[in-house]
Amino acid sequence: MTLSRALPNPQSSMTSATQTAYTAIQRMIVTGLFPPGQKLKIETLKDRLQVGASPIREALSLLTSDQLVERIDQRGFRSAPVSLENFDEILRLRCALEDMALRQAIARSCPEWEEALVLAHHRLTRADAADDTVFEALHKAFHMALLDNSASPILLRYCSQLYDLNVRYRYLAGRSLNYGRRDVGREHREILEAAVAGDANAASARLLAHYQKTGAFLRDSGLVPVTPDE
Amino acid sequence: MTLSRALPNPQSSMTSATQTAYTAIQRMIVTGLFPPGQKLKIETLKDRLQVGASPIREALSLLTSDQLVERIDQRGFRSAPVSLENFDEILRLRCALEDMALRQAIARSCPEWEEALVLAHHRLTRADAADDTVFEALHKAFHMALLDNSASPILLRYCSQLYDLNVRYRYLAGRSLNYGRRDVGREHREILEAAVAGDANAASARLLAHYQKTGAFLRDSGLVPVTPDE
DNA sequence: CACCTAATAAAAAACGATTTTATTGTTATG
DNA sequence: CATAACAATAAAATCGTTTTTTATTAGGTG
Repeated sequence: MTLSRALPNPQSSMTSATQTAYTAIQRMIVTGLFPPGQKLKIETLKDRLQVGASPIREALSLLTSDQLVERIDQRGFRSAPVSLENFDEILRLRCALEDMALRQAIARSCPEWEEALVLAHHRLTRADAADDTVFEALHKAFHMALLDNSASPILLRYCSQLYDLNVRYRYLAGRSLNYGRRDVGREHREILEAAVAGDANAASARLLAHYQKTGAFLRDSGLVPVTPDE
Repeated sequence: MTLSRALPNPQSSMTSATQTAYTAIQRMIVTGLFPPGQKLKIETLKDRLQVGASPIREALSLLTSDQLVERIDQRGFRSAPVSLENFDEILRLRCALEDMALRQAIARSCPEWEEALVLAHHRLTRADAADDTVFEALHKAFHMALLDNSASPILLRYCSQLYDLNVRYRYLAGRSLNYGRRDVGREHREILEAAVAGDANAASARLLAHYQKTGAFLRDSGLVPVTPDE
């Protein structure tokens, strides 16, 4: 047990500064703390996150690939713009790709996967809806668990990216409307049941309906509000 | 006309070092110069490409998102591994996504697109098959032109990524077999004709057959040969 | 003789400083 | 008075160096 260095870096052990920056900035953009089009100055982020310029830059590069950040030639980075077209494309792609992944997952169904699925769903139902951060994490965990068995890493990566892009629109539309009239819990349960039962058509239909319902919700209630330049 | 600075940096004006590094490394991996699993040392690349460590690092981060580079925790970067499963997934996804994009493109068909398509095809037929670099560029240009009209930037990005991943396997299998028995030129022409005619079913069927034929070719002739550790 | 441990070497990651590029505000000029 | 050139400022991009981590090798011990 080496007892060298007392407390050199702020972020806990075994986490790179790049990882820290990536996670932090990703969250700030997804949750709308950095609104669309917002200039992301290196120095500001540097001070805010207490890391050097290199990790910030690297994190921003990665987020560019995730479509959450836009890089402009020699003019730095900014939070990616939003638009109705973009929202629609994300919804369309998500439906197509998750349909694919879910069917593959069900086709390869096995006890381990079913158990993981049930577990993820249980945790979601137990989640405290008030605690935003953990609820969102568990919600994503459940949806990704549905697809995990597809054995298609690239496809899963795309689904994960699109999921996050969609969550961003949810935040932009305001946190309120999600927990309104709809019985989202029931929708999740019915998707789970179809998936575990091995009924690919039903599971896929329910999943897509789930997404499209949310999509319609967002479209109605003032999407793409203010788009400040700075 | 400012006549300050004689010749400070190697890369021509108006091109960032990051861009230079990204393009160079991407080519080296796709063409197989860096075999799968190859360690990509920052310092080596730094010396080779004549740029600092930061741009290299940034380029490698971007290539990680493109699935061409693998980042290992605190152990640096390496050229992404290859496998039969990976190859099959790329082929499957490519077929699904390009089918989608092509149908969208044809549904939105317009004279400008048709003209751009004919042009891209013409250039491909005129290309010197001996000059690898330009031929590959024109080949990709034609295939992307087919999809360009889909008005789905995210989908196009995915298709472009998957295209490059597939080209990598072509190079790994050896440049020889591509120009063997098959009449690839005819296949391209027939895809073009169906697309311009607005026949989505025929165009898609021909495009997918084109890809699957290439896929079978590669699968047969010794895919995934040596995978050196360094 | 094999295995564990400590010292050394190598590489990755991060930082701070420097250079280059864009932007803004000001002044001169048509 | 408007426009264009210039200067000053701010930020991005890049570089060289330092720090931290991992890999390697030599030495000691059961």
